[in-house]
Amino acid sequence: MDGPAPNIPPLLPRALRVADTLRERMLDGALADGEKINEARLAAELGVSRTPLRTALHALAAEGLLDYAPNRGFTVRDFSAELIDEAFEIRAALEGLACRFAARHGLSPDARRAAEAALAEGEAVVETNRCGADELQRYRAANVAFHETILAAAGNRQLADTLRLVLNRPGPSLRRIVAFTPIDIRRRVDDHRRILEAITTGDPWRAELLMREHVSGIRGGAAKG
Amino acid sequence: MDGPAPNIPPLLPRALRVADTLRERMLDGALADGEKINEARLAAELGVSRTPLRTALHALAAEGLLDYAPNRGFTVRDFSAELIDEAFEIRAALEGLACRFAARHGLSPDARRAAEAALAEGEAVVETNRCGADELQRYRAANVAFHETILAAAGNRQLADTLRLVLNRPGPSLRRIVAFTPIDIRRRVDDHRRILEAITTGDPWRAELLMREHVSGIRGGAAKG
DNA sequence: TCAACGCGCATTGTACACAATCAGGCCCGT
DNA sequence: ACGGGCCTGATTGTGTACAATGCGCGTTGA
Repeated sequence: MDGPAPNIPPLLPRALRVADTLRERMLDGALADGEKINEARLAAELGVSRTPLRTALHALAAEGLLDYAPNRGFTVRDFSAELIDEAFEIRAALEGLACRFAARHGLSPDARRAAEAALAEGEAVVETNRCGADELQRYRAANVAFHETILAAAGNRQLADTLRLVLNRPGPSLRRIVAFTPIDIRRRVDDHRRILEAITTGDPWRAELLMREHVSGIRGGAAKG
Repeated sequence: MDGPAPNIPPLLPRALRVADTLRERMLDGALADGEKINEARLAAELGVSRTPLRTALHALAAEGLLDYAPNRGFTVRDFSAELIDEAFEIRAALEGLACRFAARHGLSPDARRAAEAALAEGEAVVETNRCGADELQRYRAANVAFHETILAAAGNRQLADTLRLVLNRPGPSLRRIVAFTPIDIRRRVDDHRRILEAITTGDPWRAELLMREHVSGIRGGAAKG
């Protein structure tokens, strides 16, 4: 019953909502890797016709989340463990670049305030020396805020778009936290502080290097040598 | 079974052909920056209905070539000079990464042969010491072959996809040659040689660094003083 | 038995018609 | 005269019907 009584005036096109829904499902793993997509069935399940669904599917394929074979339909792309490692390296390279740009341009007062706030929140979590669901949730929010702030400060929309595509992949998604112990979180927050320092002191290459190490370390530190 | 029969027997879906056509037009500059797209008119011009056209448009928007505003249609994205510089830095970072992967995995015999062939062709062009349309054309082909070979050798489809998105942008497209003098070409080919050497000797980080410098130099060296 | 051909069903691709939404101009009230 | 609301033409979004393609299975002939 979403039609007759719309409480949201601008009512986004169905195609966009469908695309978001499908992205969610892929991140949650509700769509199995390699699964073939039946347009008619999925459309019925989502309560829309095939038209907006196909629009969303083609868009997701262009983003790299689905595989598309002409006249043969879409399949959910496979993101196995080693692919995820590689995705983290891509993310590391791009975020490092963003960091360098941010350091080059310098942070606006607002951006600086936002970054410091995110950092402070992270350090507050570290202070608790605990690592329950609540702390993870807080750290996650702070982490997202920190990275988003730097990305925005880079002032490069192409880079932002490219990075967002990578972040939307199941593997390196910001929503997944790989940290589990207080020590992990402490180290991450420490990284953040040094990164912010490199940016504010105007050291682009050091900022890039630190960010690359930071992101690589999220996944790669424990997994391989 | 049938001899040299093409492996593309049936007509590709119109949506794909339309997407390719539009990409071409954007690279050729036939679609002005910021131009608003009228679906009905463009569909008529291309001789297809609005359905496959819209599919293509949404895909291109997901690739970052078009801007899309809900209920307000598509506009050709603006790629001005400074944006192109930034795009080259993104390309440099990604190709550097590809180079590192290629060096880490090592080159297959086929890949190595392809890379050497591309390099030799480039050096042959340098030997002519001329820089006419014909030489540029040959160098361009060799350049594309070299970069594609390394990208393939990286063995990372996500990286390949991401990079291809960047390469499809008007600025850093491989089809544009920024080199104009024989000296430029000589230096580029020299870069290629050192890059290939770093890869074959298994020096991933040096390979990455060289490739980054190489790609950055393509734009930075010629355009700016 | 087995391979190749051909038919039929399931699924994808396209066109068109209609509903929803937006932009611009007109009218009206103040 | 000016600002705000409504109406209208134009454009975008969606549903549905139909055409085109691919896949699987049964048949047929050696």
